[in-house]
Amino acid sequence: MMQWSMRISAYSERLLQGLKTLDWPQPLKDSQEYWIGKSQGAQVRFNVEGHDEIVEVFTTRPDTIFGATFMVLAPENPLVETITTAEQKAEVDSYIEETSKKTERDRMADVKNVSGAFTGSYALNPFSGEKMPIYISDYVLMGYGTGAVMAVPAHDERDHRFAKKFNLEIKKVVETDEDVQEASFDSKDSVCVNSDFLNGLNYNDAKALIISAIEKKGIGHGTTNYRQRDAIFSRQRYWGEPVPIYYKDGMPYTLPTSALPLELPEVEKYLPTEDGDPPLGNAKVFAWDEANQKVVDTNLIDEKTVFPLELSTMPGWAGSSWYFLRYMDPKNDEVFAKKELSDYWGQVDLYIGGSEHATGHLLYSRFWNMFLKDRGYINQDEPFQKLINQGMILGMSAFVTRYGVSYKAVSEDGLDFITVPVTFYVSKNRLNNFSDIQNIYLEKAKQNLLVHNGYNKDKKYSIEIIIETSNTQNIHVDISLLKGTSDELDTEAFKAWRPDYADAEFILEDGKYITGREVEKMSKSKYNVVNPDDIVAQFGADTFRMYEMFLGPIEMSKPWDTKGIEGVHRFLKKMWRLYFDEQRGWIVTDDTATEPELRALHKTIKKITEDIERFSFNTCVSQFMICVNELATLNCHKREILEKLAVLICPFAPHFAEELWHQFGHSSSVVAADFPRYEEKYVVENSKMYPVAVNGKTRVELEFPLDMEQASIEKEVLADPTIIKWLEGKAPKKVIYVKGKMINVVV
RNA sequence: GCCCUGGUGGCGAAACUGGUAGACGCGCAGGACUUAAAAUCCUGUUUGCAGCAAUGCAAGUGCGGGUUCAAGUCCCGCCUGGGGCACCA
Repeated sequence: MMQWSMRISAYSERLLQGLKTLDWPQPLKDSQEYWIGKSQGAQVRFNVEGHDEIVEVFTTRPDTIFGATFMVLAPENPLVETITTAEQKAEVDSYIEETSKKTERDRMADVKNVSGAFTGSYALNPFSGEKMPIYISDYVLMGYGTGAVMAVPAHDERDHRFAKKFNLEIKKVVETDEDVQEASFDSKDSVCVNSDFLNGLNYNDAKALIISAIEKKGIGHGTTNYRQRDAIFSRQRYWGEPVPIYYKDGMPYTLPTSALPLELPEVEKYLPTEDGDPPLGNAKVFAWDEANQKVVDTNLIDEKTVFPLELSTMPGWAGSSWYFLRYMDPKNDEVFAKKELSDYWGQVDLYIGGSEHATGHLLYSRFWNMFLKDRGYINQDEPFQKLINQGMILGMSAFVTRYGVSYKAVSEDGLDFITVPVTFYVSKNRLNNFSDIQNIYLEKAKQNLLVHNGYNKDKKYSIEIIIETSNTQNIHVDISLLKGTSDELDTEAFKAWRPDYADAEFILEDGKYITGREVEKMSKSKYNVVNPDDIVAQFGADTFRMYEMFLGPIEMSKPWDTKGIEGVHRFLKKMWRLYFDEQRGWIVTDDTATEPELRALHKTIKKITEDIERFSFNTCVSQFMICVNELATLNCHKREILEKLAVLICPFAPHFAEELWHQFGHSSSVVAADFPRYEEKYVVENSKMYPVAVNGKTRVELEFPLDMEQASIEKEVLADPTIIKWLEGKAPKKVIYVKGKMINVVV
C-alpha cells in the first residue's frame, strides 16, 4: 500500500541536539534520545565468494571485525534471492515463508528463540581473509542499517546465541577473562586481541584506526545511523484532515492554495469501500476538476480534466503538532498565524502534560515546529521551552473477599459422602486467621448439610475435613457502597447492588465489614471512579482546587483520597473568619499592623513567591495554613495584612479571593491586582535559637545573636551545663559553627 | 533484558544548596462550649524504655556497607512498588 510519510528522520540530528536547549524533565529527554537512537559506526562492504554481489553491513563495532565469523541477512533482504545456492533454496524459502507469517509481535515475543537458515554462500572477511558463511535470520531487521550484519559472536549476545545454535566459530577479539565460548562479552571498555594491527588498542583508538583502514581499502566508510524511522502519515479512516493531493496519470499533484482547506466530503457510511479503499472512497463529491479548479462529483472523473483525490486522511498529530500556533491568531483567514503575532507570543511558556507523549506528540511537535521555522513561518526552533509532567490522580479501589470452604460430611455407617460448600464474605482483618473463624464456617456447614438434597435425616453424619480451601475471590465493589469516606462496607447496600450478592453472608470485625483497599488507575470497571463534579458540589471549586494541590508534588501520581479534603475546607473557612464574623459581618479594620503580623505575612509572601516558581503548590497550601493559624492566634483583622493575603491566595482559591477583593471595595478583578512583594525588613531576626550538638547529636538549644563572633559563641557553648555534662570532662577537639544553622562540638 | 521513577509516622506528606527528621493536613484519643447535635476551639499523637509529671535516654527515613564534625539528602552493593522501551547490529 502506498502511504504518505513525514520525513522526520531528516531531522533526527536536530531533534537530538535541540534537547540540550530544553527545560524538560530528564526522563522525558532520555526517552526521546533513546527513540532517536543515534549510533556511530561504519558501513562496510564484503565480497561474496563466487558472486559479483557484495553484502554491505552497518556496524557500531568495526573494531571487532577480526572476530566477524559469519554474516546474517534479514529474510527480506533482496540479496537473499541471488546468493542462495540451489541446494539451500528449499530451506531458505521455507524459512522466509515461515517468518513472513509471524507478526512483528510474535517476532518480539520469542527473542530467545533462535532461528535462521544458511544461504550456502560465503562472504570474505576483508581483514582476516576468512570465509564467512551467510545466513538469514529474523533477528536482523530490514528497516535498520543495511538489513545485514557482520556477526561477532564473541562480543554480541544475539550473534552468540545464533552461533551456538548453528555451531559457528566464536573468535575472541577483545581482551577478557570470560570464556567467550560460553557467553558473549559485550563491553565497550575493551582492548583488542587477535586483531592484527589493532592489537593492544582500546575501543576508541581501534575504531578510528579500522575506519580509516576501511576507507583506505575503499570498502566502506564511517557513518552514523538513527533508529528513528519516518512517520507514516496516512490513515485509512474518515475522521482526519483530507490530504490535498490529486492523481494524474498515477502521479500525485498538490491542490492549488486557492482550493485549501480541502474539506472532508460527506459520506453515507464511515466504512471502507467494497474495493478496500478508505471511507473517503464512498464520497459522491470528491474529485478534482483541474480546468475549473474545484472539487466535483466523483462520477465526472475522466482522467483528462477531472482526477481522483487522495483517499487517506491525516493522523491526529497532524493537528496536535501545531494547534497552539493557531491559538495565537485564531481568526486569520490568510495564514495559520501572522508572523508578527507568533513572534510576539513566542514559544509556549509552560507545557504541562503526561510523559506518555514522550515519543509521539512531543517529538512530532518539535519536528513540525522546526520545519515551519525552516520555511520561515515562525521564529522559534522549539515549541515548548519548559515542560513538566504532572502525575496521575489514581483511584482507591475497594474489595470484598469471598472465601469459600468445602466440607466433607460422612455418614456414621461410612456409606454416604456429601460435599457441603460454605461461603462467606470475610472482613479484611479476620481473613488472616482462619482458625479464628473456623467455628463459624463449621456451624454453617452443619446447617447447610441439613438442607442438602443428598441428606438422609435417618443417618448421623460427622463433618470432618476441609477438602478445599483455595476458593478465595477478591471482588471489586463500588466505592459508593462504603460508609462515608471509611473502608467500611454498607452490607445492605452491597446486597442490593447485584442479584448475585443478595444472599451474601458476612463475617464481620467489631460489627463492621472492612474492605481491602488498593491504589489503581481510576476506571469504571474497577468501580473506583470519583467524580469531581460531586466534590465541587459539596465543597466548592476552590476547596477542590486547593486540595488537589495539597495532595503532594505535582509530578507525582497519587491516589485520590476524599478523606483529607475536610482539612482544606476547614482552612478556607478559618481564613474567611479573619474577614467575617458570623454575627457582625465584615470585621476588617484599618488599624496598623504589628511586627508579628507583618512577619507572618511576609514570610508567607516569600514562600509562596518562591514555591510557585518551582511548582511546589502543596507547600504553598501548607504555608497559607501556617499563616492563617498565626494570624488567627494574633487575632488579626487588619486590612494592611488581609488585603495582601487575599491577593496572594488568588491563584489557589480564585473565587474566594475575588469575593474578598470586592469586599475591600474594589470594582476591578483581583487577577489584575499587583501581586504582593516580599520585604525582607519584616522578616529579619537578629538572633537564632541554635541546636547545639555534641558529636552530631543535638543536646540543647541555645540562643545567640546572628552577628556574634564564633569565639564568643564557643566560649558560651562550652560553659553551658548540659554541654559540660555531655563532654564528660573531655576536651573538645573543635567546635563547628554554621551561622544561622547549627553548632556542633566534636570530642 | 534495558532505561526512567519512587520507598520517610496509622495515612497524604515536609525537610530547596548535607546542618534540630516528621512542618502542614487527615485520622485517632482526651477536653471545652451546647439541653443535644453541627460548627468552632484547646491538648496530645514516630517507636521503645523510665517517670505521677514536666522531662530524660535510646532507636529511627526499604536493606547492608562507606565518606563526613554532621547523611532522608553524597558514594558502592542489594531488595521492592510504579511507568516506559524492547532482537536497532
